[in-house]
Amino acid sequence: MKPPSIKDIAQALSISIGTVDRALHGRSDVSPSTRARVLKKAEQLGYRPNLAARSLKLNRRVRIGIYFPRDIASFFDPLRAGVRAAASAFTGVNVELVFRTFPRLDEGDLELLATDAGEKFDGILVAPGNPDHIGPALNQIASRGVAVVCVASDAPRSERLASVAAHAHASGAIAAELFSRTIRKPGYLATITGELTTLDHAEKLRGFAANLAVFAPHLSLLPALESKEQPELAYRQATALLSHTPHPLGIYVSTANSIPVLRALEEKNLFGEVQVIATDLFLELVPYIESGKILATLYQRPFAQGKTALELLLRHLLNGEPPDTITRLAPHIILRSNLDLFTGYLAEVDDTANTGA
Amino acid sequence: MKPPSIKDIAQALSISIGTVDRALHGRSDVSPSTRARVLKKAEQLGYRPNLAARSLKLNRRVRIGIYFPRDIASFFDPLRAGVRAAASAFTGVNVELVFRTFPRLDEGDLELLATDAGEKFDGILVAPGNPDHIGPALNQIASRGVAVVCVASDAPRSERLASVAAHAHASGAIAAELFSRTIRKPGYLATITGELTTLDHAEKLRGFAANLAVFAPHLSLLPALESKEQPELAYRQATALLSHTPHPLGIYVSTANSIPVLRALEEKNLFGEVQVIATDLFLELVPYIESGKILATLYQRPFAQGKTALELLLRHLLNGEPPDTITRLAPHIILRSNLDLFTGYLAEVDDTANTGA
DNA sequence: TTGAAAGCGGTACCAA
DNA sequence: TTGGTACCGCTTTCAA
Repeated sequence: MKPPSIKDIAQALSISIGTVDRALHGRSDVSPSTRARVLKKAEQLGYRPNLAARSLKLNRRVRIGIYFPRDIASFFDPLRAGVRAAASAFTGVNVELVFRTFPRLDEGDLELLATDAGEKFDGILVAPGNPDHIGPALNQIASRGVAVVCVASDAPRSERLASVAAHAHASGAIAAELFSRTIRKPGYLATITGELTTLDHAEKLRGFAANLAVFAPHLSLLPALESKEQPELAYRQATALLSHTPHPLGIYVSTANSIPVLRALEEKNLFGEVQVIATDLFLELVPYIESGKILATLYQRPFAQGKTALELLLRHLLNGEPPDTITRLAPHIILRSNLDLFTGYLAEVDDTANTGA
Repeated sequence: MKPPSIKDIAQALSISIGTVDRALHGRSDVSPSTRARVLKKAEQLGYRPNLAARSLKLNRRVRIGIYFPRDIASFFDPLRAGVRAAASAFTGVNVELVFRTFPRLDEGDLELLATDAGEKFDGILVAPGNPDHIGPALNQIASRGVAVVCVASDAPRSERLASVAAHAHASGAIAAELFSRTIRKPGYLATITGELTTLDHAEKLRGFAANLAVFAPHLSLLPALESKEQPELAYRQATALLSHTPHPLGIYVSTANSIPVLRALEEKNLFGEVQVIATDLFLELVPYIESGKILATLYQRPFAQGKTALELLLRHLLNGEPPDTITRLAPHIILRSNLDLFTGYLAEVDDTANTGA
């Protein structure tokens, strides 16, 4: 049967559809009695508003600014693709996406945000580096009435509306558990991260250290190396690290910057001797997983992050839904045996269905 | 700016919107020349049809029958929830869901489908057991013009439009890889499944055996035990299995029917001696993972399966999009360290954002 | 406080 | 082959 419309309600009560609309939305200037009658009848008929009609009439348009870094394109490109996918899935809404790019996390971001102060965005997505640096800027933007959503990492004490990221603590914990089950002899492990001022990076390390202490007391942990996402620096650090005797039994690379580390291992001929857990997935990493040279990579599902973040922002902006403040996606553990399920999407875009939801 | 509408195209060419509509849709009775002019102008203006207006006008309604078993509710209930979620996300479409329940996989399904032969569904979702049994029934339904989508398992040589399931072969392969990295001493492994006539179950076993042979030549494999999803049978089989000396070094339970097996292990006091990999996640399983008594469970993401399946079916029915014939979701590997990310959803519903997409 | 009516963009029907 | 127009359900403005 045809679902009931406001017309049906109006007819049943012999009033006009205008009055029904006002009553349903609790607008001013409706007598309490008719209001009650309308609400009751709507309930009784099982009235559900027709969203197509509503959005056709309202014809909302929304402008969103997206601030992501250029570096680590293997992560941020699929993140952008996820944002686009979410935008096009929103039927009946005119979503304008303005992509802005700064050089790298915690570098050039403030300047770019300042440049764009004149833009009138309804909301922005931003990948924050150091929360202490970017927090005040986000607060200022938020105070202008712009909805701010953090993606990929977080700036917890800022006025951001919400944040979407992979569960960093769990990523670290998983790495620790995998090492603890794989490495039997006593020794030490190393970690290479981006910058510990980035919340996501610090959180991974905390998860790693905490779980290592509990599950693998035979493995000790070196202080984390900060590669600042720079390949050359990571390479030098890894080379220095591997020159020690005895060498570490495992290395956890907690950002996508793993290739230089693997190159260092190759040169020192230490594959097999040193277990590696990497982060994220991109073409150059595939052969290392296929050949068993690395134990696993922890996939942060950038596409899903971008899609989730924009969906949440649009639902807030358009429907007034209060968003979950903190959304943390479960990272996928990619091993040799399930690698194939994820490689198809390196060229493509959508990990929501086939690898994700 | 306001996006261009058919009116803008009509105005620019000094023709009527009716003609524009016909030209855009390649309907009959439009002169090739005007057709070309319209298409060119649409392209030039960047015309995108307003979906809200379209669905308001068309006001489509769609009836979907959903045939799932009652047994293994921990799996099929979230599957149903995912279906409902997908339905309510489709704005501007009146989707009627008719849930039908048969006793268990490959039991009572044919009778139920026959009973419903009079129902006029636009499409159905069905969890197939034995493809040889259900295939002809699905073919018959499909021949009546009903779109048939298989969920959770598949009936590959039937006339189903598409199939959505967890990647069974990868599940088995992952289990094999985890065992191969965890169990060092030589011995044998056992597997308990539902029925090998169910494609999903057989496929898991194939993935398991194939990868075990390659990565763990020190581990041999017993013939699979078929518990037919019956707890008592699984318990008896596990008890018998564990009475042998030497006992198996690991057991892969490839369906949700793992609790009886764990009970048998408990009684034989073999936790720690025998590694276990389970399938799916439900409340009773949580303490076993928390305490480290089982190595991992392979989560088939039922919610995401249901959501994906209905989305795909509706897109086909409403937009005529040719669906991916085969969709295989990547199973989540749940360990002690990432268990928390999934338990929140045992009570709730949506694993798309926080655990999935 | 309420009623009446215009109009959002697209589709489909009838008339020309 | 084309033009003109009613209508889908809702929101909003203007009048009463």
